[in-house]
Amino acid sequence: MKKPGRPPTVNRNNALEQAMRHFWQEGYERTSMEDLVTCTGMHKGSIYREFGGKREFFLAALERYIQRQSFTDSQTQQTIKSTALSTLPPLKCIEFFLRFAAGVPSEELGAVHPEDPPGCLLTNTAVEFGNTDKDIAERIETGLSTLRVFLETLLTDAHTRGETPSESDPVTQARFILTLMQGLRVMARLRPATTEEINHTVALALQSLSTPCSQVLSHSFDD
Amino acid sequence: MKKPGRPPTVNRNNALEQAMRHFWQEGYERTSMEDLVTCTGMHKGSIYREFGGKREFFLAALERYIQRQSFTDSQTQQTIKSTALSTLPPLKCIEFFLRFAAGVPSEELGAVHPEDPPGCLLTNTAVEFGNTDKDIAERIETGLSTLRVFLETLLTDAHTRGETPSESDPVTQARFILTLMQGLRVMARLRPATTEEINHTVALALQSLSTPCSQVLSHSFDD
DNA sequence: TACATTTTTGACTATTCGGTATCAAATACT
DNA sequence: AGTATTTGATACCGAATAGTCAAAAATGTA
Repeated sequence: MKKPGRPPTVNRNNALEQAMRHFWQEGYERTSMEDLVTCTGMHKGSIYREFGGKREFFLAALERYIQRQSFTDSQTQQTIKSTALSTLPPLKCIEFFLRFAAGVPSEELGAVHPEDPPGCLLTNTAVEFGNTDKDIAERIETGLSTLRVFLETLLTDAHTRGETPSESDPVTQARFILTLMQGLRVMARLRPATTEEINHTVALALQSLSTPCSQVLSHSFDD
Repeated sequence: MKKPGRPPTVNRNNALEQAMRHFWQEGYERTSMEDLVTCTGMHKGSIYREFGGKREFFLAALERYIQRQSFTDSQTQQTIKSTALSTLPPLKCIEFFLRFAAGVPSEELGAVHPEDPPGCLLTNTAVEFGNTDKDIAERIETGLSTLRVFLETLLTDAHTRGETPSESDPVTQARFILTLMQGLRVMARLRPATTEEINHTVALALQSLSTPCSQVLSHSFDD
């Protein structure tokens, strides 16, 4: 049973996708309603009728981004799960996440969208809005938190497998990797990293996970 | 011999400082000329006469930020040098840089400005502008590059002192630390980190510098 | 005092912004 | 055919935007 009324001329899924990419590329403030009308093909009235306003449209685009990057499953609302991902060694998964953050499209993560803007919409939005908009900040934090928790499960898995030292803490490691990913996203937005740079950075990051923390620099906490 | 003409009512150094802080807090697009007039105390005409326009004012504020954070010396145009800094062990300096990026004011770095906005203007600008504005992107890159080079000298120093493994590469390590600092700045802008989080992250970062890279994960480069 | 110089002051402009209202066109249902 | 419903299309709004201009006021100098 189809719904009545004049049929939309443009596919709304695609329209939201284009809007998301525009926000991703240009940021919120640099994206005007006119830009959104152009890149989506929707008309102004339709956007306001179906979403409410620019801010709400942005929130919808943010949601789309998070779903699209599979930080949460659109159906089950569960943490990221990929069949290919679960078969890989956990530290190899971490490596793919890092490479992905640095700008390398990853089949393993199911993130193969050619011509995607550099960087990350979550990172960009975190920087652009900070804590000024409650709803937006909250969604960013939960999105990053979901990723962090997933990194935790990977690192816990690696820990039980003995691939990381017994004294290492997966929670700390996960936050460390998440922070590093944010940095990679910032650098990627400024200039695409070379494969050599990426290889070196990834190697150093993985090394920090799989070497014992031991004696080093206990004087770091003497203040 | 004073210069003729009506004397300015507000100190221009302080005005530029306030403008910088406003750009730092709110970003470029979210800062209107009216905001700048309010926070600087200067009048619109004066800003346009003395700087040229909003963009040029921003560039001046960016320059001020870089000078203020001592990434380059305002007189000699040389790399960062602080007497207190050169007396510290290099890895301890790295630690202060990391803590500073995470939001901890540091006397050692001469960066004790209370009530500074969270995060980093370079990071924010890199994210907001990306590569859209040539001049701005260039200044951001040179600013970050100066910091990176300084981190390199610290890590080279640590290397010759034997505080890092013989097989480690200071250039790679410096870029790694710089990237991590960007990530810390993003996270700091979203939410201030707890001292525990900072301690853990810093410890993990320093550990990655001072442990041998050895056997680990040679399969990272098999593709 | 008269003049040059510099900043203040406030009015002004053209454009763009997000948002609204209205009506026509296209479809489904009865 | 007629009606309800949904979207397309377009004109429009007040507010905010970056930027301009022309004086007036305040200083040093001759």
